[in-house]
Amino acid sequence: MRRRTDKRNGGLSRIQEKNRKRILDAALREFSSFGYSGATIDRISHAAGMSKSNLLYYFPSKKAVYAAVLSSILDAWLNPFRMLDPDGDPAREIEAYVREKLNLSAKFPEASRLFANEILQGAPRITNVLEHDLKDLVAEKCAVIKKWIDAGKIRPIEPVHLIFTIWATTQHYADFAPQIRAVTGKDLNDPVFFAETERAISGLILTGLGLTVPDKVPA
Amino acid sequence: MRRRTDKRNGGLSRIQEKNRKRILDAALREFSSFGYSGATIDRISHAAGMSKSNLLYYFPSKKAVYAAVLSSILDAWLNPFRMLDPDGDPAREIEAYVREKLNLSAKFPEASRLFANEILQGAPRITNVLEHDLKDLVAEKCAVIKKWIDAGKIRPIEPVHLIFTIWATTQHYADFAPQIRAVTGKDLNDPVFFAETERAISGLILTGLGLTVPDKVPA
DNA sequence: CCTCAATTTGACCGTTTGGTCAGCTTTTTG
DNA sequence: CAAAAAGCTGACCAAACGGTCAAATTGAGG
Repeated sequence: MRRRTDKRNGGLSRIQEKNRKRILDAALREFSSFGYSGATIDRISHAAGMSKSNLLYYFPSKKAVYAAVLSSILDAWLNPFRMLDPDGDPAREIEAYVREKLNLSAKFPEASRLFANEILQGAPRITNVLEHDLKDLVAEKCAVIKKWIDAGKIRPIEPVHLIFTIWATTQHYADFAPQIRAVTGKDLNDPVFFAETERAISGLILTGLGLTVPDKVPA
Repeated sequence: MRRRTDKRNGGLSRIQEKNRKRILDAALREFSSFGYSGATIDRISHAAGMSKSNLLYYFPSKKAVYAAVLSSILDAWLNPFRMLDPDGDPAREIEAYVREKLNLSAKFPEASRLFANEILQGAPRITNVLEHDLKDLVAEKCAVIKKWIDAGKIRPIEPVHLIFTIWATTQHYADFAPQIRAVTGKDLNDPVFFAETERAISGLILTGLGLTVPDKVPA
């Protein structure tokens, strides 16, 4: 027989695993909609289909729930950036990165908004991550971009600003979706609008770097 | 003698004028730091140098304070966009707009964060403004950009995405300042970093539009 | 100085919210 | 099946917060 606290599954029983996941799902929606202060563990618990007391059986406090949600999305958020390949073709690499980042904005807008909210409030809970993991990662990728510049493959630009520009533009379509909807009547869920957006951003950035947009399917 | 409630000054006495301003200043800092839900009228009143009761003598509710702050910054926020001149040189117009927008991010980051916060929460209080005033304004400026494209002055791009890109990149440096500080150790208050940022963004966008960066002082 | 309106405050109230606890129910296990 | 552990809940508590009110203080005009 499998024990409840079997070390497989990270020491969690099936019930624990299921309920923690439901809580984190509901908490992500709640925190991203109302911010940390505006969110209530009562609403989160009911959205997760349980009582407030039961939620506090799984997490010791509201802060703990928030921290768990935040850390659960941080990795996914940075992963596509890690995949930027130094040996790849700059145009293809950057285009792929923009598309992947825009894809995240379309599919996980709540995560994007939660992240934005955290930074807007001064990023009190993830300063360590930003100042170490992220800083190192950015430094590494800046070196890649600098290599491309030195090799004459792209126009000169301060690499860190290129990175910020890609982050800013792609995340903007998730974080400012209400404004974009008010102005255009559309959002990234619309496939046509998504394609149009991706073309515009990639086109502007690639052209701005002196590159041409690569064909979809290389010969 | 001047009456206290003289119609000059918008029907406000000197004391009222002074205190309302102090409240709005404090409220902007508070709301931009903690969001609407996280802010407390008690902290706002003390930051403004008065009791909570007295703040509520000037504004009937927390909502009213927030609405007043929001409307006080909306105009200033959109003004530089209005100044985009259809008859000007595209390169100069766009460069000037980017610089002005970046300037706002540097000088009034709290306003930028408050605005971002409002939209993140779904923009419940300014949907009307966005769907009418902003939408019309964007449509007007899109026409300008389209004219430039049709005249062959800039490369083709869906105008609305060019606008979004400029907003996203410039506001990013205010809204995500903690992240940028964590990675670079600098922010827009540093004149060197400001100039570097402006050069990078303008350069990327102008080049992306097939333009060259204009000289500072035209002959 | 006196009067009256404007201004200011501390005490107070009802609600919301994060969190605790004793005990009930379900599941696991010997 | 029986006992123990895990899972779950409603009742409850204390703190924080938005807002009210009566009373005190201040300032302007005669």
